[in-house]
Amino acid sequence: MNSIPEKPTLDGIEARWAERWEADGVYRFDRGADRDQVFSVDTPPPTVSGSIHMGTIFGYTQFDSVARYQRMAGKQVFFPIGWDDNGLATERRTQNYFGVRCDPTKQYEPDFEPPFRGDVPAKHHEVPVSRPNFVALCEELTAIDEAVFEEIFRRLGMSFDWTLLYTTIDAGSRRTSQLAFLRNLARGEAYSADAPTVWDVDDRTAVAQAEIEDRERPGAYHLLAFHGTGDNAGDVMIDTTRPELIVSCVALVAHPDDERYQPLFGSTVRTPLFGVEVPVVAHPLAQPDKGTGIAMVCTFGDTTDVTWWRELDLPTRSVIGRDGRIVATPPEWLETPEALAAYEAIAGKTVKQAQAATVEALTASGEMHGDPRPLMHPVKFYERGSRPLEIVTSRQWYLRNGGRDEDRRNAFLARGKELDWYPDHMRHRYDHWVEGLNGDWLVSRQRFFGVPIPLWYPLDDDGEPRYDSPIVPADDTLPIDPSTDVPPGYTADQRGRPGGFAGDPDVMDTWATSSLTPQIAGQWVDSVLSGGSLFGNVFPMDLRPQGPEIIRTWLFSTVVRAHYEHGSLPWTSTAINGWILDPDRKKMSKSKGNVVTPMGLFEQYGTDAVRYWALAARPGVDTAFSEDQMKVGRRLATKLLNASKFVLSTPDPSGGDVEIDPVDAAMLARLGQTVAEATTAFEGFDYARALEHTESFFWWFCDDYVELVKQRAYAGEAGAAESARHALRTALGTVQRMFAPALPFVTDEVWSWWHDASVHAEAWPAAPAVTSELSLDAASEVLARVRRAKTEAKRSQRAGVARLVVTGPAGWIAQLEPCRRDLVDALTIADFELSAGAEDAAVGIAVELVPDEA
RNA sequence: GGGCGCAUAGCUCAGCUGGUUAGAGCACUGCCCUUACAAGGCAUAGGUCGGGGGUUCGAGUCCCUCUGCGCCCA
Repeated sequence: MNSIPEKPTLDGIEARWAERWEADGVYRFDRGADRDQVFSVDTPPPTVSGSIHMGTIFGYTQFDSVARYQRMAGKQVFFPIGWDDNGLATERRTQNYFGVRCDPTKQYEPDFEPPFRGDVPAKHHEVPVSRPNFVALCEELTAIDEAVFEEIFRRLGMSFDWTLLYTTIDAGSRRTSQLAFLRNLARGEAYSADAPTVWDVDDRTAVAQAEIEDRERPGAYHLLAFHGTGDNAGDVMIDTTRPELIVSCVALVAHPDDERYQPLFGSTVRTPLFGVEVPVVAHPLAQPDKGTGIAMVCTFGDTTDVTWWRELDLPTRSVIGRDGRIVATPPEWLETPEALAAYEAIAGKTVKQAQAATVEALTASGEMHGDPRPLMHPVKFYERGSRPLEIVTSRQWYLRNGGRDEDRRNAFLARGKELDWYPDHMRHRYDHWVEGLNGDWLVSRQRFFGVPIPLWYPLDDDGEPRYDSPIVPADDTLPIDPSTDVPPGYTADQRGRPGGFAGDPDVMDTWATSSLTPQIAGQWVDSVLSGGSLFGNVFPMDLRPQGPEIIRTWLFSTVVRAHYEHGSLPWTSTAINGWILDPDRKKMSKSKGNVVTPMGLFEQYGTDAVRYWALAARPGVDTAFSEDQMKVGRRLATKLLNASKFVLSTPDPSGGDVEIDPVDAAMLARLGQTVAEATTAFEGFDYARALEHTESFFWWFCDDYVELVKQRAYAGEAGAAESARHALRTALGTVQRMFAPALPFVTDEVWSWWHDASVHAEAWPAAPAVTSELSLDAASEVLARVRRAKTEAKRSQRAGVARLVVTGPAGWIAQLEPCRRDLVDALTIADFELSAGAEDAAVGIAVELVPDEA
C-alpha cells in the first residue's frame, strides 16, 4: 500500500502526472492490436496560431474523455495529434514576426538573418527574401508555437500518443499529400483549367468557395445610360454598384419574362464612356425587382457574371490585374480616341480609385442620371481578407467535389448519410453545403509555405508550358519540390528553356493536405509503397471529433479524399462540439476581444476543474464560458481527495468472505446502476451524462452512505465492520475509475494511494455483482430531516438526539429497519422508535434533541 | 429570403421513447470550525416549463402557429 498524504492537495499534480504518463507510455498505441480491438480517433490538428482558443480546450477535452473511456473499456486507442502549420496563416505571422516578405524571384541566401524576431516596428518595410529562406523562417516560427501548444495540451491532460506527432508541412505529410494528389490526377479527379477564379488581391492568391464569406458593406447604385443602336435609338437605363467595370461590360441582361425589355432582346447597345457595342440578352438569374431590372454583365464583377458569361457564351474583357488594379495597357476592344481617353483616366488605379474617376467622367458626360444612391449590400471577402475579392482568369488546379457534377454530388450526399453524426442534426450542415456547391474544389494556391503541386510541365519551342501533359514524378521519389527538383529525363540547366521544363509554381490549399489526416497519421503511404500494416489496423477510423465551423471545409474535404482513394468513409462517426459563448451569450472570438487564455485558468482552478466545465456541457450544445462551473469542478476534485483519504483511512478489510450487510448491499446495487448508466452514456459518446451520473452518485455516497457507515467501519462488530470496509473500498475504487476519463489528474493521484499502476491503464469498472431489494431513500430522508432539525435548533450536527420517532407507511418503515443501527450511530440517537402505519399514512419524523449544555 | 438549433428557478443547464406533488448546480438566505473535507459541510427558499391553439384519459415532452435569440447558407 502506498502512502496517503497528511493534507491532500491539487496543487502541482498536473506536472507530476503528465510526466509520469509520458515516462510510462500509458497512452502509447500498440501496433500489434487487431482492428477490432482498436478505437481510432482522427484528431483535427489545430492551426498553430500563437494562442489557443477556449473553444479548442472545450472540444478537445470532450473527446479526450471519450478516448479515455474507450481505453479503459479495453480498446487499443489510436489517438494521434498533429499541428496544422502550412498555409497562409503561418505566412502572415512569419511576415509580421520577422519583418520579411517572400519574393520568389530572389536568390537563396544561406546565411540569411531576419531583421527582427518579434517586435517589428510599425514603420518597418518588409524585407524581400527568397522562397527557401522564407520557408525556413516559417518553420522556425511554427516550431516555437508548436512547443507552446504541446505544453498546453499536455497540461490539459490530453491522452495523445505523442510518438505519433505530425505536422501538415513535414515530409510525411508532403509525401502523403502529393501521392494522393497524383493518384487523383491519374484517376481524373484532379484537373487544371484556365478559368475565372475568385482572387484575393492582397494575398495574391486564388481562394476556394469554402473560404469566402459575405460581409455587409456600403455601396451605391449608379443609374447609367446605355445607348440604343439602329432602330432602338433610345437610352437604356441600368443600375450598377460597380461603374468602374463599364469597360469590362460584355452584355446587358434582363429576365426573359420581363415585358419591359422584351423588345430589346436581340438588339445591341453602346456602353457609356467607351462606346463598346454589347448585346441585350435574357437570362432567368436577372432580377426584375432589382434596380431597373436590367443589369450589365462584366467580366467579372461577381460570381453571377461568371454564370452569365459561361451560360450565354459571352466574350472575356478583363481589366482587373492580380494586384487589384486596372491594367495599365488599354485593351484592344477599345477603338475610339474617346474610349482610349476614358481608359486613361482609370488605368493603373485601384478599383476604388477607378470608381471615383469613372463617376467623375460619367457626370461630365451626362451619362449618369442623378447622384449615386447609397445602399448596404453583401460583398464577398476572403475570410481572412480585408479587401473585397475580385474575379480574375488564371490557371488553377481543381479537385472534383460534386459542385459541377450531379453524380458525384449524390455520391457525397450518400456518404454524409452513411456517417453517424453526434448530435444527429449536425448532418444538415453537411447536406446543405454539398447541395449548395457551385464549382469544383480549387486546390492550388499562389503561395509559398505549403505542399508543392508535384508536377513539371514540358516547355514547347516557344518556351510555353504544355499544361495538358504534365511530367509526373515517381511515387517513391516523393516528396518533391518542382522548383528545385529536376524531372526525370531532364537536366537542371533545361529549367525554363524552350524545349526544357518548368516546375508548377503553386502550392496546395492547406485543406488539400489536412483532408488527409487519417492517411497521414495512419501512415497510408507506407501501406501503398512498402506494405506497411498500420493503416489497415486503424482505417476507417472510428471517430472524428471536431467543431461545427469546419464541417463544410475539413470534414467534407476529408470525406472527398477517402471516397476517391479508399471508396469508403474516412470514419464511421463524427462528434461535433458546440461553440463557446462568453457570459453574455456572444460567440467568443479574437476580434471581439473577449478571449480567455487557458493557462491562467489551469493555474487558478486546476486542470481537472477546467475539464469539468467542458465536460458538463452536453455534446454539440453551445455553452457559456463559466468560471463558476470551474469552481464546482475544483470542489469535486477536492472532495475526491478527501473522500478517498477518509475511505482509505478506515481499517483495511481482511481477506476472506464476509456476509454483506443489507445497507452495504443497497449502496452497491445503486453503484451498479450508476456504472450501467455511465457505460451506456459513454458508448454513445455522451461524456456529459456519464459524468453527471457518476457525480450524483458520488455526492450521495459521501453525504449519506459514508455518514451512515463510518462508525460501523471503524468500530463495528467484526462481520458488520468488514462488510462496510469492503463496500467502502469497492465503491471508492469504482468511482475513482469512473471519474478517470473526466478528471485524469486527481483520479490518478488518489488511485496511486492504494495502487501501483496508473488508473488510466485500469479496466473500466464492471457493476458490482450485488442485488438488493432495499432502497436507502428512506434513510436519506431521515438523515435530512434530523439535520434540518438540528439546523433549525441552531445546534451542531454533532448534537445528540434524545428521541426520534418515525412514523409512515409500513412498506416505507420496513426500508428503515435494516438501517436502524447505522442511523443510531450516524445521528447519535438515544431512543429510536419506528412506527408502521397504513399504506396511505403520512411520513412523520419527530426529533427531540438532547438539551444544549452550553 | 432559406435551413438548423435554442427558449424550463435570479444565472447556467438536466428532463431519453408523453404518465405520480417539474430536477441539479451556482448565486441568495440560514445553521454548523461534526477527528475526510471551513477557498468546506448541511439545510431552507425559489418555477403560470416564451405566447396562443390543437391531439390525448393525461403535454415541459407530440403537432400547428406566433415572438425572441444564436449559427449556417443565399
